[in-house]
Amino acid sequence: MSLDGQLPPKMRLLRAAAELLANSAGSPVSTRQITQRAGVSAPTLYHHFGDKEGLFDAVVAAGFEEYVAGERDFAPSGQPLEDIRRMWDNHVQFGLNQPELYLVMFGNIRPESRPAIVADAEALMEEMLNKAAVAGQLNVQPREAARSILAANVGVTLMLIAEPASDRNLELSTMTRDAMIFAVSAEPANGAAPGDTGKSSVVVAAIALNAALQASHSDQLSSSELKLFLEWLHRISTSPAG
Amino acid sequence: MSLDGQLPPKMRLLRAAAELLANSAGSPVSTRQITQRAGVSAPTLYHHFGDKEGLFDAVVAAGFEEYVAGERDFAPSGQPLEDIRRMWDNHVQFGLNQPELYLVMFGNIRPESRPAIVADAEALMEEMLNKAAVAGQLNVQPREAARSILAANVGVTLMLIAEPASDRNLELSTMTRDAMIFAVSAEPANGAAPGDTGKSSVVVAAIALNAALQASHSDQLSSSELKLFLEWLHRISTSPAG
DNA sequence: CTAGCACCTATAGCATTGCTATATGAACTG
DNA sequence: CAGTTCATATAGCAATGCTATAGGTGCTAG
Repeated sequence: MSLDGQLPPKMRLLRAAAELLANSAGSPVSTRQITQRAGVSAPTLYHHFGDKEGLFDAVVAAGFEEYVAGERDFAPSGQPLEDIRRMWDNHVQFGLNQPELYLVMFGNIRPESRPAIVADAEALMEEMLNKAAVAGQLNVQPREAARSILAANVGVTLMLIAEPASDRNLELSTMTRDAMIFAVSAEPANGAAPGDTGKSSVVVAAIALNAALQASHSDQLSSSELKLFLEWLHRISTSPAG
Repeated sequence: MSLDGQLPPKMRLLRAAAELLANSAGSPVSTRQITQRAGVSAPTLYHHFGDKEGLFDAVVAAGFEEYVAGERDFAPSGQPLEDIRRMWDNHVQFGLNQPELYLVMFGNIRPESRPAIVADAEALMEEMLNKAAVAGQLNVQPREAARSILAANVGVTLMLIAEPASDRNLELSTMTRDAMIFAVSAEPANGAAPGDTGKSSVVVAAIALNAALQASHSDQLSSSELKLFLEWLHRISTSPAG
């Protein structure tokens, strides 16, 4: 029953908490369960993690690292938008594999407590979208695109977790995924401008240049010049007229 | 302090719970707080609601009715897709106005406990999308479209709730909203077929006919004929080739 | 008008929860 | 060896969700 391996108590607490959380179908996990399973008594928990929430934060952090590792496993593949697709699928799969952990990470978001993880996830996706922007494949700012895609990604994953595993239809995911990616992408000469979603090539070029500048740390311009230049670029690339 | 109006204890409990929940910044609300505020003692709560969760379910149900009422306030306006846009915005606004309630409704979804509300919300949106489908404005089945849009809607709302109220940028919402609506809509002669998202007019017509049939209860065909006919229609309107 | 009977509510208390005050052991440092 | 720091354990506190039991309150039947 008790995780008796030679691991230090801190690790045993982490693993015990993670395992109990994974198997508790929504019902709360008590510190007594955790400490008993870890073969440790209560104060040890509070010595190492300060708090029950501190322990769960640590579990979440570990889970998030696993998630990030999964996201990074894919080679760039040359096609940034295809990588975004894989990121999306990996995100959904992570949520379905560890629903309880995922719900702690993304389901109980409160303004004051936990947006750190969300910010990290956004940064991860923005990083990938930057490559797409550099390649001139993006219709909007990478940050906005990342926020939008991630929001939809989380929403879809929560919906899939909510419904019983038997009739989970992943088409919901792929459909929403492609819709979002298409919406932020400068359509690849595949069709005409789709109404209000399309932007002129000027905007696309501006966004690409902006992303490329942020990535390359070019020092052709002084910092003050660069600042103003970026402001202009931003004004261009967010112009509603297109 | 205590809600002393002449309302019956059941209502006072509901209101007390709702108010305390609304003002509790994420921290759990105890039954003692609720009963004290309602001017009632513990067993009364359990007599009427059986459970703490039962009480919260009732609060959620009331909140959901309010939400539905808000969604129905808008006249059909003749433009179904425009109504969907308003539904989306109303959904987001509801979440931002009552974040705690919203988080209980959509944030803590567990497979076994609460998809009833999700199903209701989906039905509400599907109902509206049906009109769009009848008008030949839809690219996919209304149900699939509703699920996809609602998922993104929930995701966006959760994201907006998560970030501090100061720098909430509603552009995230409008951008994602338009992306989703555009993705499911048969583009209105505004541009050519946008790659893999576009479907042929056959598919659009099939979807429209399907929705119209479901709505009109036509009895030109026998029930068994209708069943087969609908199956064919469904096969046509979900054909990947387009 | 009273007897009975559902219905609703209150007093008091149980088991469990997160957490801690205090003490004990081990390990390193001078 | 003395002293300091880190890590763990014993025991217990206040608060939690919930309940066994009992006491009103209003109704209809006689």
